[in-house]
Amino acid sequence: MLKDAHDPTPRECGECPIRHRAVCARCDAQELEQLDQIKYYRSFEAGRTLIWAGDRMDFVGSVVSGIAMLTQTLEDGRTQMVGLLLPSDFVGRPGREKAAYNVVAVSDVVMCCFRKHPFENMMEKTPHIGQRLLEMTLDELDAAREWMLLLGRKTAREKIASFLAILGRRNAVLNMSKAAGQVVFDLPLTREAMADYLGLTLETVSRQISALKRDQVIHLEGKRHVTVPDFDRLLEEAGDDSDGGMLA
Amino acid sequence: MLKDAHDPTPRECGECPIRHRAVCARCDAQELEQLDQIKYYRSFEAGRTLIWAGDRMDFVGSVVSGIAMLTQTLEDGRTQMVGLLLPSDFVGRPGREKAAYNVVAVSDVVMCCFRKHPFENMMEKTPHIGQRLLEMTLDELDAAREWMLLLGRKTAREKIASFLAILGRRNAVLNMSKAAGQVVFDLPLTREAMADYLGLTLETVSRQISALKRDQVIHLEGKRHVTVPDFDRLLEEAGDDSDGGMLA
DNA sequence: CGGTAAGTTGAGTAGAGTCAAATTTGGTGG
DNA sequence: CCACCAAATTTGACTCTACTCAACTTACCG
Repeated sequence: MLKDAHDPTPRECGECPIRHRAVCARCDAQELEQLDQIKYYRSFEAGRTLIWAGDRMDFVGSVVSGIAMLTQTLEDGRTQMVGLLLPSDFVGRPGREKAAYNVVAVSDVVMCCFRKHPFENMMEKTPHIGQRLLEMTLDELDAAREWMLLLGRKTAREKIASFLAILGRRNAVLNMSKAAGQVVFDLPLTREAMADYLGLTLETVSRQISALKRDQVIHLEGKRHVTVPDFDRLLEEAGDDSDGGMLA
Repeated sequence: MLKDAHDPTPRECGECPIRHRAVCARCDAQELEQLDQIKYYRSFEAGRTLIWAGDRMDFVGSVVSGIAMLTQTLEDGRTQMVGLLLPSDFVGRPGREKAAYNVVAVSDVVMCCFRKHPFENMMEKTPHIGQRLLEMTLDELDAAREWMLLLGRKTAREKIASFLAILGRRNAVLNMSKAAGQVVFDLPLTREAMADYLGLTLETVSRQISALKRDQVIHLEGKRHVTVPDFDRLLEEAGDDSDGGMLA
């Protein structure tokens, strides 16, 4: 089982798929060159824990490909996901010694890591990095607050519908289609991971997915492939306050 | 009822009580002078809504004194608090047109407001502001994630204990005593606001406070004044994973 | 001293959790 | 290609925590 994940695919920053969305997005050629000096790639296979809460962190970095989750755990094992990391998302906190959360690879993951101290030094001198990181952190904070509303006040059915709506909306953005009529995507998470995301048990997740299927809000092929025939219907089920997220 | 709250107490930045903790913390004398050009004070009385979600925002700012809360609401009125703003906390998001959350004064509040466009321009040229805002935003994100664990996975009793522990810890920091043996403080929120903070109903909040009182975990004088005879006992009740918050 | 808002307590209910069993699926080795 | 295994998922039966609705108490303000 310990076979190494392969193909770390070190690249030139210029060809990096997350070049324009990651923490380096605002950097100019010269700054990228500096980053290049302190960066290295690491790969992890699905299921592997990249970082344990409390571990010393000697790097920060960006997810280049794959999906990872941030989790927190109570003493008795109850687990709550507190972040879902997609390509270009940032991992770690400059200035912090020890990891605050577990980071677990959901799929195979490639990370672009920066040695922490050089990165911190560079942040001091290179406003572009801090500016972009601020932007990204504010976005994450907004996402976290939306998530808090879900965790604190939504029913199980609404939680599932909301999660599906998030995935559908993201997928629509990637396809540059607007999420309106039919939307199709794959669930990136197991039922258990969805439960940890939503603050439910995996049984409840399963039951509510079945209920949404029974009520024709979604169709399933296999366990993971979802078709939403009417996205507005799904949004109603999600219970959100109309609009669907203002960003401006 | 519409009497204006009084004493906006405009001040010199040099004498400002939040000078060293707010978004201006890293600014030098010359930068403070610039900020002074674009700032003004506003006061709000307890209970007043400072900002409605969706409103156009022409300012950002800092809480100078008092307490405010950020809330989100579902169509049917279910409300979740997503931020509790104490003196020095920042309100608003540079670059955003419309407010994303309701901001409600819990007590009488004084805010130091900066006109948005000049502030944004200044951020471009003055790294100190963005740097400090990044630090503060990362802190808020950590707090939000702790909060997500509470909302998603803790029992009602644990939620109450956790909230009391947060208040007790903050109080200990202010008194520069370490939160260990006996801790005393006042609840800043009504039962209803606590419920919105914790994702509970106000009846459940009341019942669980009564239960903690019955079990001698806390003592109450009046409805608001709390004595925690044994802080470690309270932390056990909060169910947290030992330590109690690493920052480094 | 009354009136109102805040808080407490009680009784009954419902939604999500727990424990357990059945089913499906994807991968493996023959 | 097929049988088999382990993991993921679904479903059922039952329980229990927190919610709802309602009555009552307390504290505060004019």
